[in-house]
Amino acid sequence: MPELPEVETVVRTLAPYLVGRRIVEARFTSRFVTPGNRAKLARQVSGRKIEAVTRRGKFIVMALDQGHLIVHLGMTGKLLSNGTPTTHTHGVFTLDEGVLFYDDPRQFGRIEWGDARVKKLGPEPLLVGLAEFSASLRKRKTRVKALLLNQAFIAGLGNIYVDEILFLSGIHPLAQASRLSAPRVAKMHQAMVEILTLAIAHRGSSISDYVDADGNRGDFQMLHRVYGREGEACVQCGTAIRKVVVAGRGTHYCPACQRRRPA
DNA sequence: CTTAATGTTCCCCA
DNA sequence: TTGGGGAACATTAA
Repeated sequence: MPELPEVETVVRTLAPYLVGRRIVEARFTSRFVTPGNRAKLARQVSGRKIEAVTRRGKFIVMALDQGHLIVHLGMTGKLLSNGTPTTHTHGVFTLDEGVLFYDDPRQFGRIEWGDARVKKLGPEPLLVGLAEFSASLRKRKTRVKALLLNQAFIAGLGNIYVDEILFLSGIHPLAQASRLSAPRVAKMHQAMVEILTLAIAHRGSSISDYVDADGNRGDFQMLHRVYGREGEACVQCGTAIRKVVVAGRGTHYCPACQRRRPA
């Protein structure tokens, strides 16, 4: 469900409901989503006022009057400002006005106290400059697909957007990061900004689970050029889109438009 | 019945 | 320390 554009959309739709609210009571019921002492976590957030809701990478950061609560949506997590609890509701926040549910069928998401996790993240893709981006990229010998998925290298990209960024910049997912020419790195940096900005404007991609805090789907999946299009014709050249496994993830690319060696 | 899914972490090995 | 591969986590849908 959640890469940078989806998490950004959740934060934007969530903030109006949460900022200025006080958490009256919290209940957590999953030993996966809230590992450790769930009752203690509930006590820590109870009575706290929510002062800001922001995004860092794929994390939703709630700044409280005392401390921080961070939420990662994993693969199928949802934060919903309305509705009713289901079998997949693993967190319920009762607010002084309204309620907030955390739903997550696969329970890969996490709700944690403190901001330790976000301090280990790499730079934001929409803020990092080309100079810094290319300098750090030049030091890494791994495949570019794996590197862009590495949250400590750059924070917020996931499987969909990495594939789309590499297609738009004409770079093969198996290309070695340090061996990319300066013009190709510049193109990748530009594609990263373009794709993410456009995807946020379209309120993210809804493939199966993703909805924002109001329960609405995004529509950027309509604009995917390679992700989920295995065997279909490339929009640029007509060649069949290929799918391979890289870094353990399904990886979609056009074998004609994305060559390991520049044309 | 098998496979794959928007994610991350851990373990083994080179 | 870096990097590749695979498994694990839990659930659903095709």
